[in-house]
Amino acid sequence: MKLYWRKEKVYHWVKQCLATTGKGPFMQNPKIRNMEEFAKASGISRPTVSKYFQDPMSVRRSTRERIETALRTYDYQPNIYAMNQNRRRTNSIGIIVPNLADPFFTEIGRVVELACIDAGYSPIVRSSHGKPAQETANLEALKALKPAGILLAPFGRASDRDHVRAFAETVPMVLFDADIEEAGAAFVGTDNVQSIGLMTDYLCRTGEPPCLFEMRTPLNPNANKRRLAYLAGMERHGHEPRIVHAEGSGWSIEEFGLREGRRLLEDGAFPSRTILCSNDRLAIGLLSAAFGLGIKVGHGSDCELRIAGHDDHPFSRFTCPSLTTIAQDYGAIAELAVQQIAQVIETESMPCEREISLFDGKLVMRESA
Amino acid sequence: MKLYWRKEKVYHWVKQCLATTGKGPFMQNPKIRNMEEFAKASGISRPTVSKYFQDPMSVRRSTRERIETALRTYDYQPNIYAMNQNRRRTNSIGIIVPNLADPFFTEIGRVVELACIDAGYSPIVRSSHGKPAQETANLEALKALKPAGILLAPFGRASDRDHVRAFAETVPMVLFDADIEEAGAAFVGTDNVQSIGLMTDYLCRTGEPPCLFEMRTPLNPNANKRRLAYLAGMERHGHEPRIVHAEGSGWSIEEFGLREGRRLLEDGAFPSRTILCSNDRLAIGLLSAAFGLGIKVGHGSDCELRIAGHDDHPFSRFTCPSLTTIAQDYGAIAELAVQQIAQVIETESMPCEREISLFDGKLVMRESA
DNA sequence: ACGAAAACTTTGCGCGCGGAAATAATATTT
DNA sequence: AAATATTATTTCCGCGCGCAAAGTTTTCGT
Repeated sequence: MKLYWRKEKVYHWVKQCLATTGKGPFMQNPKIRNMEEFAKASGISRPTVSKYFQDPMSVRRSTRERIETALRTYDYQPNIYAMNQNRRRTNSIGIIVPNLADPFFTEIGRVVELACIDAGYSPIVRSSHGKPAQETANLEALKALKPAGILLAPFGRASDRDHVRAFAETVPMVLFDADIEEAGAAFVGTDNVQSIGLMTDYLCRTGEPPCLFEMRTPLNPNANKRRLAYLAGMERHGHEPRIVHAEGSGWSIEEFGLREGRRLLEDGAFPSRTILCSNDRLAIGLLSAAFGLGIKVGHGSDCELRIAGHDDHPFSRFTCPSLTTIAQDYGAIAELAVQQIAQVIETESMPCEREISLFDGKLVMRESA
Repeated sequence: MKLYWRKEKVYHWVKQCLATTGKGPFMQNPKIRNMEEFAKASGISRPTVSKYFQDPMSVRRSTRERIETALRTYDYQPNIYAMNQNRRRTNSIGIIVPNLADPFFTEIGRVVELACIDAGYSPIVRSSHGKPAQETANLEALKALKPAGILLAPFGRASDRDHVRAFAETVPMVLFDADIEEAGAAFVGTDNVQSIGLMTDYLCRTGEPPCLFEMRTPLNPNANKRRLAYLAGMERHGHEPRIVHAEGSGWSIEEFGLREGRRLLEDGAFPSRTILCSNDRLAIGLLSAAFGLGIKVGHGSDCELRIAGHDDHPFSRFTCPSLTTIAQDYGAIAELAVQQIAQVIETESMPCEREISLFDGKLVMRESA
């Protein structure tokens, strides 16, 4: 691997440091070192300034304006470490998702993060990088930051469930996306029974009843719920349910969908020409396999195969053909999860009953089914 | 939107809290409140314990073992806020990427994060969510955390360049992926001249010389370098360069590739049947457009169009057909970026000269070209 | 076994803020 | 205008740790 080194202009860090002391590029006024000095400069007592920074609306309007005027002049911000050391509780909420490399979790993580900010908290997002052990490590690392609460999207089956349950006794916690029974104050997610039921209905009404394509050993507990929902849906329509498994373990879901899909298609092993995939990533791989084998996928009369997914993956709009799928209501899930953790934090008490809230998924009809 | 509420078992937060005081689920020993108490419990003086936590190898082996034995018994961890308040510098490195929703940045962000951990720092990853203003906000927010250094993948053209430059005078900073001239101590990235040159060579040798498909107003400065590299490459081969622009602004790159690609394909507006896309996301959209129009893409003799990308997007393996592209050396970039920021941090001085390090891209031959 | 070097202990200050209590000033009500 | 309620000030302590200096013990080399 070739490596180029180019040199540019010369300048010195230490010099710059000295030069910016006192009069830096950001301010034209004498440096404020702490709240004491800022209070003096703004003509307000330190405890009142402290009060302002905890909640600007807790001080009188005239006081607030004087502080904010000084703030514009002096560019002071309280030392976050001193604050967090002394406050009853920090203002931060930990957000843990199984794998930020999965666009589904990137998206829901982002929405949850924004919901936290809207609610006045400081979100700290951590990815478990696909490794259940990292989930435990993330919880422990977060403990050191003494967050006011934790929003956890757990692996589920692969999580250290007892650790999560015990941890939830220590810090307010709300689960989302995937549930662990009796862990934390609440769970918020999508109603897989409804969403898969909806998709099953749609597929049964518009053509051959679907078979289900899923991982043999799914990491996610939602996969199990989806299977049950598929079975129920097929029974409701009086059709024989048929399940096809993809082998493989890990997070290369598309890879498994491609490899196993190709094998199964070549062998004619799919018992139906309509395939409902347990999630979009699997469907993306399967679409790729079908394309490679020259199999025309779609809902048209000239098509040999129908493929549907679940989750409305960011790329499902650009697959070939575009993927018919179920869209989860990220926004509603995030908002309610934050609302519930906020309630636990602010009342300093768990709700009397652990609440499970499930939102409906929406059918997104595209080309593939 | 329907919403289900289910109720589960009843238990009380406050009770649990009281119950875990003293003897919780995590420890069987009396609670340690601070380093003083832990020092007493381990039979070592507090300053030595403090020294241990700053660098375990800085104390004698026997001392280390006594502390670690106590550590296993008492489950103590130093207050991170008190530490960060009093240490000369924190142990954290801020990592800012333009958009974690873009799998390219998710991936490089993850690799940089891991490289930081390997180097003994605590990474803090922030996404600018596709908004240049958020980049500035992230820098300011990070300032409050007093990081030892910052690794910034800037927007580039859209960044507040002067703010970044001024900021880099305040905190050690190394740029990666995209450069801003004379900002920070160093830049590490991919050599677009080499990588696009490589791709241009490949395409010219194996068929019709490519035209370039790019955004009219690219957010990323790398796009400009790639255009220049394309022009140089075509000139080298004695071919007339031809550039086709996609309209649109924002981060829905695939969407623009699909929409504009469809329009251009329908109009027969591409001046070559080989199309080099400025990046994979654009290529993904264009592939989708070609598929929709029934245009066969690939390097085979029966194909009407060849399409190539750049970046080896996680999904480029699963497009239809799979995408021929350039893979960047994430690992090398991340490692060197961390190494350089570590040097600035540890020597407390900028290198005499701003270093620009560029790694080669690798050609990934797949089906599309 | 001796001296020097290294590691540890003791002591004490300081960081920048939160929080509490008593007091003083200002707003609002009647 | 006086009485009350609200808000701000003054004063003080505490949080949990880093850091430094001086003194003591342990380790290591010869």
